[in-house]
Amino acid sequence: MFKILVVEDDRDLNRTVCTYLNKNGFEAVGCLSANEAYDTMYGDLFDLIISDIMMPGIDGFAFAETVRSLDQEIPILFMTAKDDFASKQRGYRLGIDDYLVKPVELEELLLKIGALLRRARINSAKQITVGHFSMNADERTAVLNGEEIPLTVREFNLLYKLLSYPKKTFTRSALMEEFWDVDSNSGLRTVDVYMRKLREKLQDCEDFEIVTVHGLGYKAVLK
Amino acid sequence: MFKILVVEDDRDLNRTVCTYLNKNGFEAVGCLSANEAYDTMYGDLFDLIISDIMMPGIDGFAFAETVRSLDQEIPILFMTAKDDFASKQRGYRLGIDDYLVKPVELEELLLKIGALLRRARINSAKQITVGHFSMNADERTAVLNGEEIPLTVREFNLLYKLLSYPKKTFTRSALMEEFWDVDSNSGLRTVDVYMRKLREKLQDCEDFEIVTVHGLGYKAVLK
DNA sequence: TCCAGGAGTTCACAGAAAATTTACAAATAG
DNA sequence: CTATTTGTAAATTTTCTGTGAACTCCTGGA
Repeated sequence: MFKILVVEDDRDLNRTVCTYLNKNGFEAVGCLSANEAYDTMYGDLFDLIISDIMMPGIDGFAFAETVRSLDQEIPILFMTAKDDFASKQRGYRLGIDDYLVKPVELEELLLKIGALLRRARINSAKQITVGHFSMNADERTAVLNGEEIPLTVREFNLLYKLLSYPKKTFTRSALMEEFWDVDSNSGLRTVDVYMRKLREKLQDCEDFEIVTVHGLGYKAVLK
Repeated sequence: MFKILVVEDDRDLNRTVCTYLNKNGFEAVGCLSANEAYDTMYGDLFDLIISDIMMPGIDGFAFAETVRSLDQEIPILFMTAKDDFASKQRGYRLGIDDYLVKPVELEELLLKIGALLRRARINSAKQITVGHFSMNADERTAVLNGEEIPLTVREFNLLYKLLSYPKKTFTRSALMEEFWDVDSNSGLRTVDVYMRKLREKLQDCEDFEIVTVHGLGYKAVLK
């Protein structure tokens, strides 16, 4: 489920957009100001940001600039009444991804969100299939040669991540950061132990393997 | 220099767009039909595609679908007179990235191109290719003539650095500073040993070589 | 509440891989 | 020709990984 942050000081519009997005399979959170958005983002990770420009306090430009400086990747979409070229140019220069002029057609907003999420390469696939092996993120199941392989939560997360980006090398610390609590000071050996468990459970899999990248970490390689 | 393919059957508009893009730092190539575009793409690599929808012969939808099936990454931008929601939806479903309704403001087109190229570049694998040799920083792999060459972390880092700035000479101390711990008191011979190892592993490479700059250091030189 | 069992983590150490040093030969500049 | 720099193989040291086992933590059921 993708999380979308909606920053818009007009309460009605904010609610309208959020409701519409929620009805269409997203998890939308509304904020009425940039400051509120900062707080919200602090406690939660979002996949996309929709922001107004003209808002009391910090405006959309400053907000986008700050967000971009912290995160190069997250798609930012301006939704504003300002239809002048200078504003558009300023927005795009700050690194926004799209610019919608109010009144916004919600259906079109949905299309643009879809395109941006796809382009941002956020993994939307709930199902990963590699030869005779497949994983389903909703059901949290892994099936090899028609037989289900029981995986614990951590095992599932790790394998799912590796297979989402086959060939890409992940460092231990990157994996730890993603799947372990920040303050959990688990030793770096922990990841190794999980890789070992996965390899053991996947020893009959002939479609891919978990490869050690000496000095760095691990990657999944399709055979 | 980014290459942009413009597929538009209206000769005047095609020329206008291409000329404008060329004036603004791009290398634009115009095609009057999808078939012509296929031929053009066959012989050249493009960074972005701008396409009309209504064209004689193969239309923009079919064209986009074919392109997407061959290349998941290249940004595709529709530039069309069709302003109905169904067409937009169909386009986005095929995997296009943006949809501009004619008449198109060229300045705005430029902004959108910039945003799409930036986004595509963020996601593009950090890859270096020199003739029949290539390195991929995400995968940490080096491939020569279709065969993977195993490189250790240090070897990879050094070679990647040299090839990132071909012809530029790197002193031993500069390389040491970048890839070794500050407090690592490795002898100066160390770099030499790595260069030798790289040369050995790359002895079949006919596209570049590691050259000693006597009294200074090393550099990669394309043949 | 206590217990059982699974999940998660830590640890130690052998074996593997990589990094570094060393010593000397070869090449180069002046 | 000499002083300096570089190439190279081999020896040595360091670091990293695989692995089994022990330990801790959590959760659900009796």
